[in-house]
Amino acid sequence: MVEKIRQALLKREVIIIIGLCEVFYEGRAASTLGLGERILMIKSDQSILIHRPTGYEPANWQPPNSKIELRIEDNILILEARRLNPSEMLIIRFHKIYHILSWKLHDDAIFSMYATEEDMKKAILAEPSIIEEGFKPIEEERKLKPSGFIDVFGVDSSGRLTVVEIKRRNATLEDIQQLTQYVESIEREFGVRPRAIIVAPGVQRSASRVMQMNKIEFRCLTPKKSMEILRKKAGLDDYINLE
Amino acid sequence: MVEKIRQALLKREVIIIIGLCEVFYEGRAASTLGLGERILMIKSDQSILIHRPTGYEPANWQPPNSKIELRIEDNILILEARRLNPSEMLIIRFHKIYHILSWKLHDDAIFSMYATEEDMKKAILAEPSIIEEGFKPIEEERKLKPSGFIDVFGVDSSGRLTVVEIKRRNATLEDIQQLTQYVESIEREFGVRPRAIIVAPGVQRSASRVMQMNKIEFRCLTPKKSMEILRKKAGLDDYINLE
DNA sequence: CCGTAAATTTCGCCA
DNA sequence: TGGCGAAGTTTACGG
Repeated sequence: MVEKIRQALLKREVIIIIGLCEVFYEGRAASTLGLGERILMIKSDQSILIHRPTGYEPANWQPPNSKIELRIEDNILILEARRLNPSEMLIIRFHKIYHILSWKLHDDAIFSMYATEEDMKKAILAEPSIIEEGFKPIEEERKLKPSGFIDVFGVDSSGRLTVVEIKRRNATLEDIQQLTQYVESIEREFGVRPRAIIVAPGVQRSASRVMQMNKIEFRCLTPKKSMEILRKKAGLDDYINLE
Repeated sequence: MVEKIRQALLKREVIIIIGLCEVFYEGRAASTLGLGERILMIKSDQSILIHRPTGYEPANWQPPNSKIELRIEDNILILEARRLNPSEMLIIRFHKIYHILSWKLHDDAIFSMYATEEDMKKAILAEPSIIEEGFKPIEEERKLKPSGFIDVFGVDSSGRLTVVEIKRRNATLEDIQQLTQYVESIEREFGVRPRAIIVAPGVQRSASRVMQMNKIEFRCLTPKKSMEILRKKAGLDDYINLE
């Protein structure tokens, strides 16, 4: 059995073992997991996942490129996976094995993600009136002095500098404090205090108080709405191209 | 085949399907993933993971308690998983299936994690001289006015208030700015500026500059070292108990 | 390789 | 249920 698993590892097959095991980890942190029935997955890049019967996250894991050793002691299959930088070790001890299977998998498909924060920014650049009538974007990803980036930097209809921060989820107090830092950085650089606008689906209560204090404005925009705007724009562009 | 999977779902078995599939997701975001060979895992809580042959993270997933529907169309096994709050839909289309297996898994074991930030705090409370000779902790998890918690709040040997912030990884600029907020909150509350100490394995370069400006001090402590301190203390307690 | 910020972050705690 | 913060976060993208 051990030899069969070693062969599968060499062939870079994905290996799945279902059985009764205990798990020990030591590295960035340390953990123990007593005996229980779980699924072990070893992927072609030697990353390892141990999944319990419920939940999104693996109970334990090892990132890609771990060095895997196998042996049997007292009828227990022991798998040790080590890696460096940081130094980490994962030990799995299978007391019972119900299933083992391995398969060479090919997957070169493209994964495309939409409705990200990046898409929200594209929507604002394509349709700046989302922010405000007369808003003109000047720059995106503007680098700031001590640290950080402004998502969209522009001017409003009266020519006043405007800092726009985008979040795909409700804005938190931390987000507002970050935006406030950006405002101060721009004030240091230009000598005038810019307007600050947070664009997000909503604002958390604690954040909303500090927003009023710091005169930070809010524009509601969801990832989904952003996609609709981009789709409309693309459709329009198609129409224009056909003319 | 569909009926067999449905039975496994009803019995709350963990189901694994290996095959050639394409994946569509729409909900908080949206994504598409073209045809490729992957592993589908359906857990007993109806959470779903689609793993590509490499990498720690699943390409797509659905959290626990999704509603799963199965059907076959044109020789393609279609799995649709929906959930509400937030509304999300995952569609997986298997064009080829290489393996299906399901198993009822039992796992009530206790998972114990060590060398967390919490353990670092315990080490400081058990051995306050880590911070400084004469340091006395007064309070842990002290709630602050606008928002936030002080990890450890205490006084130094000269009776000066001291704010301690703990990080299990190198302290970032953001961590320092957070700690600065805490200092200002305490200054507002007590009328005196407290000392501020960041306890972490190290400090990032950008953070170190701002630390000097804001007179924030640094004490080196790693998660591992914290565990040694706790173990030594526990050992000592055992010894004392035996006396 | 470090630093920065996003993520369908997830997860746990607590009001 | 929502806010808040840690996480062995991971991942992608810079310099």
